[in-house]
Amino acid sequence: MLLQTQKTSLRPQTTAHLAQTMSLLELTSAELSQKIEAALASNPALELAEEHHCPYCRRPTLKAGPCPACKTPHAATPDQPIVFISPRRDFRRTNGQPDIDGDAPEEWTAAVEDLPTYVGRQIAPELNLEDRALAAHLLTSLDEDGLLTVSLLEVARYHHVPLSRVEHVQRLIQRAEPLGVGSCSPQEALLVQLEVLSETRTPPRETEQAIRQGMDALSRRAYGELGRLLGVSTDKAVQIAEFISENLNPYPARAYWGDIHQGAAQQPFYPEPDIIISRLSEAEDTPLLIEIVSPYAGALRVNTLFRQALNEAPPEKAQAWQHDLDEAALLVKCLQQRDNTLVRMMQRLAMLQRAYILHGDAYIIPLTRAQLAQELNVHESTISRAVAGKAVQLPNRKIVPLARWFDRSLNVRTALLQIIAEEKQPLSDTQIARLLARQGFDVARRTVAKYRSMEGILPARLRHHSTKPNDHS
DNA sequence: CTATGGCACGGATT
DNA sequence: AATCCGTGCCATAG
Repeated sequence: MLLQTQKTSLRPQTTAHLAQTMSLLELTSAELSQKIEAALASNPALELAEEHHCPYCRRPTLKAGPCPACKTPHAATPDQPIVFISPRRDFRRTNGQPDIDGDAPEEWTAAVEDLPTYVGRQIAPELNLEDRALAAHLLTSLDEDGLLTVSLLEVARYHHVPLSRVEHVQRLIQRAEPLGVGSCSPQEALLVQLEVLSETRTPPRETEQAIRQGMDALSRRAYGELGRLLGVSTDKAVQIAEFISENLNPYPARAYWGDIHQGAAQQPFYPEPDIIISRLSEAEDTPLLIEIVSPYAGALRVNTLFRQALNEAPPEKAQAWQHDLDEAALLVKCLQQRDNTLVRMMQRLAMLQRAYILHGDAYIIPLTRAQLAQELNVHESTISRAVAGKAVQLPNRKIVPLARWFDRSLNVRTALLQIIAEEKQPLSDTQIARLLARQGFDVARRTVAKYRSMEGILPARLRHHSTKPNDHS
């Protein structure tokens, strides 16, 4: 400890270095991008190196040649995710000055994108060059509800590709957020949403049939007719209709700015993922691919010409130039440090939370920032900063705050949701607590009540299960 | 008497 | 140092 204070007092640069590294660490990629652009504009000692693209996936890369993802796909093992830094978006030269005039940091993150860009970015990594053109075509043909205004056949013909190719791209788009976007009709959008929802929950059995055959009745709220169509009671039909209106959205883009999901405990919307996780294959033991978005990473460097010019600097400018040079070198170094920290953190995190990444909330293991810090031999506050405000895109395209990975109660809450979804009759909190304990979740009865209200579930007493004893199939 | 929600305390987290 | 979260205790409603 004492040694450290001595060191820092001896070398003021080190303290500056530390301070800046930490402040960079807590920035999201969007904020970082702003910051770097500002630095580029004001500091002549900084420059951007050549922009490279991976020859296979066309992503911007740090060096010429294939990107890490394309170069080493098969060297990776399930428990060794590939983690790499990607300059990705915002990778553009800023010759003109970026317009930053006293913007508050909050406004940076709120950067609004239009729907096509937003969706396009989510699916880009899975597209080859040819498919990109198709995706671009589809995405620019969306109406304000997020539905297609062109037919797939038209697009296929226009690009001279088989229809199946276009369908494949459309499918990717539909499964991106907002779910169901890029469908040809409200009906199709509902079906896609239902399909994805079924992966985590169990909707009423006849829901799909209702959407496929009963759209007309549904939209006219003719529940009796709907029931007859499906061969179920009117009650049941009403239930299905309720489920659909609560959980699905026929016009994907309308829910875009708000919140698609029900339930009180929803995080704010994170438009820009800082970290993108995808799987290399569909196999269960697929290695994970983790892309850390770090704008201008690898391209930002100290201008060597400037460094040389410093020697011949006019005396009155020398000091200012030296200052710029130091600052530039510092920034570059700190950025490397930041990337390095993020890589190490995500590598470890992905190993620990692999099941969660692949299979959803129920499999998350409770983990504290302190634990992770200890494993990585860094200070807890380092992890805290690295996690703060960051958003991660999971392989299933959901964008979640990184902080959720440290939610101690998420797995218990999903177990609770599961129990309530499957209950035959309303269970009291005490009973639920007992059931949870049997699954290894030792929580107090009072806590069950808290989680229940968090999820917006009514108390047992008021939970009328219209699933009456006998319903016909 | 049972099921729940409110309040407050202590420990963990940030 | 400030804040969040799980829990116990107690009052209230049914």
